[in-house]
Amino acid sequence: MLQVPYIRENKDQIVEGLRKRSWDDDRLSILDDIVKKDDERKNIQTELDTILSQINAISKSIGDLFKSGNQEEANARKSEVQALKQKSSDLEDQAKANKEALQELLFQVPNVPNTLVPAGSTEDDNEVYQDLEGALPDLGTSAKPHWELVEDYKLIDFKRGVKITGAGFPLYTGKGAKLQRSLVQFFLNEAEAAGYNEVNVPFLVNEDSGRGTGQLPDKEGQMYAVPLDKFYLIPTAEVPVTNIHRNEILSTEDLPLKYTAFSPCFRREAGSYGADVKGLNRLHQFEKVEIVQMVHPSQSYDVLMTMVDHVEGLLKKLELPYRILRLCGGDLGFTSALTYDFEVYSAAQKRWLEVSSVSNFETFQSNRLKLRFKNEDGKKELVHTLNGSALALPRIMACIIENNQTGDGIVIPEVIRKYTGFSIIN
RNA sequence: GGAAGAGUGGCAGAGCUGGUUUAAUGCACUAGUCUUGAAAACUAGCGUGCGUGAAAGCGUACCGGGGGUUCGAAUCCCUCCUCUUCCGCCA
Repeated sequence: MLQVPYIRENKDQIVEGLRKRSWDDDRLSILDDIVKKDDERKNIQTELDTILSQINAISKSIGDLFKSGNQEEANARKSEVQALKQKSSDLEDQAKANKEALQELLFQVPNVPNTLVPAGSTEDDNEVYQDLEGALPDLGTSAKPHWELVEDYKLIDFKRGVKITGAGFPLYTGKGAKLQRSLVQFFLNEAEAAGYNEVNVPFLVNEDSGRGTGQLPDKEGQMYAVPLDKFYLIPTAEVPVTNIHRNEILSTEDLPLKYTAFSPCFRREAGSYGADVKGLNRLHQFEKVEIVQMVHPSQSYDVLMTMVDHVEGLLKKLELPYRILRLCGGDLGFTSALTYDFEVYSAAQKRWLEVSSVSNFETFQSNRLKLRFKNEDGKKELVHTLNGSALALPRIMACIIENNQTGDGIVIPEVIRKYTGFSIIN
């Protein structure tokens, strides 16, 4: 959520940024509506405060009058207050309505894309920030997609997953389960080595947390809900982790805060269909190791690149063919100012699969979270939040299984053999 | 799930028979005085949001969250949340 003073002072810059998200003049007019609503809010506030001040003063004098035994005068003033009371409660109603209206407007405005974000409306307009080194791997015509391989080697039992829950809830078995757990272990250890503090978070969150990171109020349809208790199943560990310090004021020495968390992720994925959802490509439940940072605003873009480097290091160690994209305005998430996506090439499916998304949210989340720090001048300032997948498991699993298939079986990447205890699946 | 008790500023802790509370006091913290330096002592400062103002400041709201009673609520009432103790159930 953008801050209103920021909108007032940087309108041109915001307009320029939102145009990259294909906002036309009509939509952009919401910025003026916001300023107008905020002016209204200020006026109401001033008026209300004045009346409350009068009520307070008179009420106090009534107390004094009662003490000195001047009942008549006291009662006269009571009716005086009652009149003011009517006014103040009207104003309070107005203030409430105004606040809700303003909030609703603000919830509609996405983050302002960074200057580096290319204009564009679809994923085809994303910029290849760093292309694959070398040629695309070619496995020849006998290569099988992972959904066949996992069946051949009994790594995943999709059918029984369907029986237990439904489509998109795979049952990992045997070496499939172990390979996934090994990758998780590897990712967590790598994150720890990079200075991230491991946390183990609740997998259900309340509404306040959902709002804090921007899933609510608009995207409740993408989350599984537990209405009886008003909880949501997390779509990513980003939600609980970024909410750790909600409503807190940190000191400069606390920054940067670096967290890593493993969690299952639950997504309804309403509206998905086709080849996208085959096998492990798109699931309702999957596992992921997430990295999150809360940093001084002056550092956030440097930090973003260190996070990109970290993810890149993981893919290199796993020896997977990858490329890095810089998302265009149209593909950029609602809350992000700049996002780098990592894609791994599936040689059997002959397509790129997104395995990580690393983003800087600047103050967009921290403003909702009320996550601030006291800066060098002792003033309170919003921190910048960033996060990235490091990494999401299913597509990594899919690529390892597909790209490493040989006549003898599936070869386990060197770096995770110490976790799996086996070097080939056959 | 049942019963009882409790939630006050960074911490501790008063106030809780409604009206000098503008939330006492102590500790911690910050600055200053003193000191070669430190400690001690003394002095001052020390929450958050919003409005207003160039600023100092002034106003307003906040004593777990929300709502209510009243001229006036930390204080009374309702409701939700959390914690503690006991009972029940349970990995």
